Amino acid sequence: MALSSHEIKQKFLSFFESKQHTFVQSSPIVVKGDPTLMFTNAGMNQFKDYFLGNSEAPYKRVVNSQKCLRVSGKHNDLEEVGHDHYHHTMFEMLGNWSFGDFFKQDAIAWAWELMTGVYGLPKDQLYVTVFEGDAAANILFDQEAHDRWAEFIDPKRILKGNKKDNFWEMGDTGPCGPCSEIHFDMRSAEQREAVDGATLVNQDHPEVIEIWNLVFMEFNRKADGSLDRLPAQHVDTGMGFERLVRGIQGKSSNYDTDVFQFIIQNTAKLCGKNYGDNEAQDIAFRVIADHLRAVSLCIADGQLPSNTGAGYVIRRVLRRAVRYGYSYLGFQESFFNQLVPGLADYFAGSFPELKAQESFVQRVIQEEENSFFRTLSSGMGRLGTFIDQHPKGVVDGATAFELYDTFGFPIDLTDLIARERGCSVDMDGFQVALQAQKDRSKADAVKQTGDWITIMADSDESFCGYDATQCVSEISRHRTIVAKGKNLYQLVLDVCPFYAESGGQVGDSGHLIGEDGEIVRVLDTQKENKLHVLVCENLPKNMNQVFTAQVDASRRNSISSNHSATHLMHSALQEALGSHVAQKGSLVNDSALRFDFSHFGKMTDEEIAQVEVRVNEKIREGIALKEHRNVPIAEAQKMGATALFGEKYGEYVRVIEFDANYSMELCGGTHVANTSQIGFFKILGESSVAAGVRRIEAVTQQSALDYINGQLEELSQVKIALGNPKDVVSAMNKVLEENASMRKQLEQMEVEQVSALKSSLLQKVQTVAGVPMVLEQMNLPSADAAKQLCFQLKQELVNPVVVLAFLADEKPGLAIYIDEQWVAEKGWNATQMIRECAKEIQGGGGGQPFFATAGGKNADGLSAALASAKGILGA
RNA sequence: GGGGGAUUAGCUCAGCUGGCUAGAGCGCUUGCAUGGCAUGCAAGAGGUCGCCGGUUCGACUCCGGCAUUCUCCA
Repeated sequence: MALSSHEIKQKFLSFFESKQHTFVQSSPIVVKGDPTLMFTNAGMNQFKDYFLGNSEAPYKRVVNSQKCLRVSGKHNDLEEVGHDHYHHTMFEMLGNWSFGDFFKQDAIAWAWELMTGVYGLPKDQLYVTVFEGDAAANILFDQEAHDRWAEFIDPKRILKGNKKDNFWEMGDTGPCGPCSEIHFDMRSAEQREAVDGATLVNQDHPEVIEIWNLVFMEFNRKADGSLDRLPAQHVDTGMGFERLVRGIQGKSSNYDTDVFQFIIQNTAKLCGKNYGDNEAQDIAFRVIADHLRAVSLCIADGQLPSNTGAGYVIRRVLRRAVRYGYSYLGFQESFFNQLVPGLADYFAGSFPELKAQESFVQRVIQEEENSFFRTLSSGMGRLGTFIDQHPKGVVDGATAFELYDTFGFPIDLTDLIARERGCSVDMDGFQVALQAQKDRSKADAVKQTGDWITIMADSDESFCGYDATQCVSEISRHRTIVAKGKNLYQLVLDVCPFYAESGGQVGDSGHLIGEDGEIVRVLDTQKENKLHVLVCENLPKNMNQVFTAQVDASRRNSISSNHSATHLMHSALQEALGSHVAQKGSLVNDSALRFDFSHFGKMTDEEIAQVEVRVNEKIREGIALKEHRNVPIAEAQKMGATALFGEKYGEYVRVIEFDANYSMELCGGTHVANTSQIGFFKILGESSVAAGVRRIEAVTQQSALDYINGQLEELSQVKIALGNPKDVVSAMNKVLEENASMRKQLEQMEVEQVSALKSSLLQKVQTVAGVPMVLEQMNLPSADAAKQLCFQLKQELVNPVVVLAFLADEKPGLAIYIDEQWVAEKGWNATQMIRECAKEIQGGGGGQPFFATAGGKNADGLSAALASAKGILGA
């Protein structure tokens, strides 16, 4: 009996724990606070700072399993996923790490021991690669790695690899080094006999696959391209968990392992089709199985589907899965969400955040599916109409692109449906239009980031903003950013009192005041990994002086007040609504606070009032802030502090406590020293942001007072306007009722007025050559009344002709009605006639042959206009 | 962040190049018909055409801005 995937992972972890490695939890799959990366795409992401030397690793040896997502940027496999058997969007990366501890010798020995000893993989089906060296880059052959491997494996199975495959770099600059890969030849004995596996390594052969990459970081690449030896050497290994399981379980597809099979079987149950019956369906099964993992884990880490950024990526992945289910498995309505519970159970041991939010995740997905099915059916309608109008024709690129771009209708569905109905699609034209849109978007996003220019080489770049809003400091480095043709300057201080935007709290603004008196405005403060970066309009002329760094303290105070109120409200919401309430987003600035949380259904007015009352009680209690810094994460959890899903916490955390029995949260933000400083808390509104997520907006301090006063002021205006009645509401209702009834009366009067005019006009009917005519000049209440009159006269008379020259609102106008019969018999045309007549009043007009109107400027010309009409009609 | 679309009756939507007294289906009200019905027939109520401004004799229609929302791209 082969090992299960859970057992395989457990063996990996315990193996390295037995080698004194410490297990570290996976960081969230959704990256926050790094503009260059949306999703975690490798195990090393969360350890980046250790390699860069920005901070020191708490453990020398680490083992982990990291959830990763590759859907955008450099690693974009999305369109291939499902069509083959080994590409994935979401995958787990197993790794063991040395931060300045063991190096090549141990890393290689342990890797071999695990592969062949623990997992029992056959030695004669394994190959390893080592870096061959690169004369041009002046790096030598990795002799040491080669020699270590040679202790275990037949030297014929040690292959040399080039810089592309066997030299790893983090970026253009920074830590780098040679790497060594383990490849597994999974072909049958006959095939192995026929073709030497060594020739298939790194050739994208589906059965000769790389399963483990050991990176030895020993160099630092400098900006000029040269390499320095690092003071401390690191090991970073990464092994794709899904392909490892496939190798050990001896399957020919990742999807045949127990990592994916239960999802595929659950899908099969829902659609009543079997996996393995035909290839098109099987692709759909695989797409769904893969995408379910990606979408569910992202939502569990707090990234909801949306129309922008990372949320949009999730939406696209989700829609791709639903699309395949719709096209190939016959799903006509939401199904994808029903696969969540099974997945949550599978991951319960490794990623419990999914199980903990199972119903939330399921609900979000279901709502998203429903919305996509609506999009599909409306696109279907549009495409259908087009094909009806162009039977057996070509759907041109512009139309196909419009369906895709504006209405979200997938291009492959357009193609499928067009072909079913005997049409074709101009795919080249579609691609041209798509490329044009991409170019447009890219041109807009042009932003250049200059290199950091260091002023103080060995600065701590520490943050003192929890304790002070002002301090003496120096500039440690700076750089220039060009965005939309505008220059902005960023600088980092040696000691920084400015809070950088994070955790929903906006960055501080303020000033730097130089010794020489120069003042530089700080517009904003942003976080880049652990750096606090000040954003300024200009740089000080003298960078090498001592500055007073001064945070805008009153703004900071308002921000802190709103942030503390957010914490109090979070607890109040849990009291009022239940323990399912969890933070899903937060924005705290100086004017207001916004808090998104998971909750199904609209909050009642009573619940909102209850939360508001509770928070204000806590404000009046005057609870002193207890701030706990550098608490080990385990201890913080023991204290009962609330942690957020999808937030990355370090080994040591900060706990913000307002009454140990009321509010305790892990938080890096700034807060008031005592809740009484919040003064007053007022909720402005409650609304929905997504399925299962509600939003509350609220204000505190002066903003709250301003809001209340604004409301009272409006009310007092209303009262004054109503004459200061005792009961404003009933007085208002009375006015509204009166208004409604008067409007009705007015309408009635207008009708009567028109009717009276009609009666008087009926007296003036003259018959010219057998045609009853009304030809009059008069005053009318509105231009619309002329139209009304014409059509009413039509009801009363038999096939009449009506010409009215009128003055309405002091403006001259004409209206001509010619019954259809005379239009046909005599060729009279109201439009032509009125253009002729309108010349007399210096105006123009038009309409249809039987009815036309005109307006003009010259009221004195009305009689002439009427005369002109009479002339034409022969009256 | 950039592009495109949408916003008309309680709901789903028509309304082409400015002028068809703003329409359809469903729903609602009333009456009639049938033993009953997601029944049939008839009559009727219900609309600041998202908001603000502009062009025009005239704007649901064209132009600009704003709001809301959908969608694609980055």
